[in-house]
Parts: sequence; C-alpha cells; structure tokens
Amino acid sequence: MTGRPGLSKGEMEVARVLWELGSATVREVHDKISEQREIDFSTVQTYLRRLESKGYAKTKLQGRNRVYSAKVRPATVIRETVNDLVDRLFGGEAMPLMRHLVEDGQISESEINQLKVLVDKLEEEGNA
Amino acid sequence: MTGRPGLSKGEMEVARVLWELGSATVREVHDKISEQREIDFSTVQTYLRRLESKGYAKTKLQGRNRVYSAKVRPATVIRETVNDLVDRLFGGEAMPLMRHLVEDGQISESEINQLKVLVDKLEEEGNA
DNA sequence: AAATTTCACGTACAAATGTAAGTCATTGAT
DNA sequence: ATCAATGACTTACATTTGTACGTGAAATTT
Repeated sequence: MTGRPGLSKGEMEVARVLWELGSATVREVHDKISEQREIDFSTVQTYLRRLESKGYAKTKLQGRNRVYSAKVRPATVIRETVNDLVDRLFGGEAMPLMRHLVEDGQISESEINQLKVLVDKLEEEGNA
Repeated sequence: MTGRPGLSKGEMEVARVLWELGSATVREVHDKISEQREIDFSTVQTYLRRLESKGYAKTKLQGRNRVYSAKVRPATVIRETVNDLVDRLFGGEAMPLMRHLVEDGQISESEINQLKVLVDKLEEEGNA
C-alpha cells in the first residue's frame, strides 16, 4: 500500500542510527553500530545502499564522500512497521500489544506518568 | 538468547491462527487464513512445518491427519518479537512505541479506558 | 469399483536478507 | 614519493522466506 517495500530487521537497525545521526557517512553509521555489536563495514554499506534503493534514504556526494540521510520520517516507518506487526501477530488488535508493553515492566515509572497524561488527553478529546 | 530462531512475518500470521484455533489441521488453518486473504494450501503447510522445526509448534498424527498446536505461548512469542522490534527500531526504548500506539488513533474509546485502568493500577503499585 | 478429493511429505525455486570479499581511486602519513 | 588507510562501487554467496508443485496413499463420492 505504501509502494515502499518494508524494512528488514537489519535495515531497521541502520535506519534508526541514520535518524539518530541525521546525516552520516557509511563510516559514521558503522562506528555507531559498532558500539553495540560487531558488524562489518561493508555490511553497513550494503544496508545503506538498500535503504536508498527501497526509498528510505537519500544520498549525495560531498566531495568524495557519500552522505546518507533519511528520506522517510521515523514516525512513518514506525507506523507502517508497527501496523504490519499488529496485523500479523495480533490480527489487527493494538490493545494486546499495549497491554504487553505496559505490563511487562518495559517502561519506567516516569514513563507511566507520561503515558497517563497522554491517555487522559485522549480521553478528553474523545469526550469532547 | 532464546535458542529458537525468530518468526518470519508469514510464520507469525500462521502462528496467530494456530493460537486462535488451539489445535488444528493444515486445512483448518488454511480455511481460517483464507477468510482473510488468498493463500495456497501448500503454503500454509510449509509454514506449519517450519513452525514445528523452529520449535514453535508441535504435532501429532491423529488417525491419518496431522494436528498442529502451539508449543510456545503467545505471550512469550509476543515478548520476544516486540522486544526485538523495540531494540531495532527504537534502540530499546519502549516508550516511543507506546506513544505511537496511543496517539495514532488505532485504539478505540473503550480501549483507552482499559488502558487507563492498567496505567492507574501500575501507578499505584509503583507508589506502594 | 472407478473417479475424485484430501492429506502428508518431499522437493523446488526465485526473491529477499545477512554478511562480506575484491577492485580501484583518492588521500593522508612517513 | 611510497605506503597505508579510506571510500565508492561491484560482486558474491549462503540462508531464509514466500510461494508452490508433484507424488502416492487414504478416504469419500458417484
């Protein structure tokens, strides 16, 4: 429905780093990911290339360096990815996923408060 | 970390149906999925076979029919899958995902209320 | 009982994915 | 100037995934 093919798991990881860095060379992305896990420079290069060919990133040559940056906003990718997951794993129901997140201790105390605020706001809007 | 390889998208779909049906033959799973989308009988068969070989389902022959049932509980698969997604797409932060779900209008009024209850309960526990 | 349908099971096979090595140009260091 | 490092770009390749066909046995229909 979006034209764009979905992101694979590995591509997601690279996409996230790219959002974080805003704009970066292969090496910069590689360095960043390397902080977390062992990964080959060429592998990162391939992922970035694929992100571009899938329409998720754009690049320009800056001098002799290629600089990558995101072309699709995180919110968009997140929406698409999560919706897909919710469809497949939860048959389209978002609630079980939320329940899992809230109950599984994944979010901190202060985040719960943020969440409360969000929920309250939504509730008001709904009743307005 | 789990030993089990992750589920692919297609496998998730079949796994969900299997949970829903509890215990089912290939045909039953196929019929169920067919309500939603066009899919070949053999394709479903392959997915079920793969679910078994990945350790997510078990089977027994019942007469001449093979009956599949889940071997790993939904909650477990959900946890693993969602954690993986959160790691890759959100760098381990669950909050952005929650925010997305709450704000993206995917959940109904009554679900918001359920969520509110959940959040309130958690808050109390936290403050206890 | 002959024909048809239903299954299990093995096999196939292209596309996508994860991961990387090789080649060649450029640039920074000795 | 020579050598090492850096980068782009190409090519590779095993595995996984999505999707399905073929075969032969059992069951059901006519």
